[in-house]
Amino acid sequence: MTRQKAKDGFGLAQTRRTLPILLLRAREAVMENFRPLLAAHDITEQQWRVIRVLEEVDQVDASYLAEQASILAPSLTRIMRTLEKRGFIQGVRDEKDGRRTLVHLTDEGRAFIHKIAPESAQIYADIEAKIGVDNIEALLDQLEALLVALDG
Amino acid sequence: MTRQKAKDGFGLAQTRRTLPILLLRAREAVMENFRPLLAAHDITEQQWRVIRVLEEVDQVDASYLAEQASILAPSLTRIMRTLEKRGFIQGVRDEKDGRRTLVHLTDEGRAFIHKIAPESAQIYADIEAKIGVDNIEALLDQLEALLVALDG
DNA sequence: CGTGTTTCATTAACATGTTAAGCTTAATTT
DNA sequence: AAATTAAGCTTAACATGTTAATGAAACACG
Repeated sequence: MTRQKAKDGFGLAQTRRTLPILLLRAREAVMENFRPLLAAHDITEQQWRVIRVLEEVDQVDASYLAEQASILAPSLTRIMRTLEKRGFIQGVRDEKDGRRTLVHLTDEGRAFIHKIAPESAQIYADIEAKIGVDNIEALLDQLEALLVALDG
Repeated sequence: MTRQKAKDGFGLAQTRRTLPILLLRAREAVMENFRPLLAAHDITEQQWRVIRVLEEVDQVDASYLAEQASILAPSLTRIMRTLEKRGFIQGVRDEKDGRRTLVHLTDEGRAFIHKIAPESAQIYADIEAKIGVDNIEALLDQLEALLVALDG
């Protein structure tokens, strides 16, 4: 049986129980756990995503990297500049296609990830313990289903 | 039976199937549907959240407003300035507690919401149709459960 | 071959996210 | 009541989100 949806007088759902708000809050609640770790290593959430993606794929062009890290191109341009200054990544012009920039992790960048990974994994494990691994898996499945339903 | 989690060689889950990334992408996929409407009326997603909350609660202090709209205080300060210039909201100093700012919607602000609400509700209905109302309700329940598990 | 079009990346401009510091007013303490 | 601490909000500084415009390289094709 479907639960009655709360609505106001003119068709809008109550703000507090909508997909945009709850997805935002859920993400915020999750990220809160990672912030101390990221701050301690002077790296932002987005920068961390970028180098993690690079660790998984070796060498990729900026567009693919942006897509995988869910970061818009203009933001990635700035983030790459920061990470390059710090010596974690390197971008080189693609010889075969002069429009593209190929990006890869430096040894220093890789070492940085490996240094932080255990703590990050532990934080994720703590979250899994609080929520329940099965619940998280179910949630991830539903989120993926939502993406398919909306993008397809 | 629990599905095997994909992991890399040093403990981190694959970036593409983690709560932070999937919550972000799901939210992005949902909001994409609202962007044309919001852009057509020269209002940002956050500004829209603020005035919607105000429509539901009448007069509130800024802290409560920020909490309900999931917006940090510094951002709300700027957003309120913008919305006040546009004549949609009004902030007045609380007589009983000089630290607080009480905020309320103006008639113009209320008219603005009512003008846009039908289209917004229609977009949400389209999303519900694509995903399935029951699926959305289940997802919202899980998101709320996650919030309880992590905040409590 | 050259022109128009598309693609990839950057820049620009403005809004918001995020943390820390500052300022004003309330509440607490003594 | 004076001093101290806490609460509410604003400002500052920097990073990212977001859209539009720009520049350069590859493509399409007459």
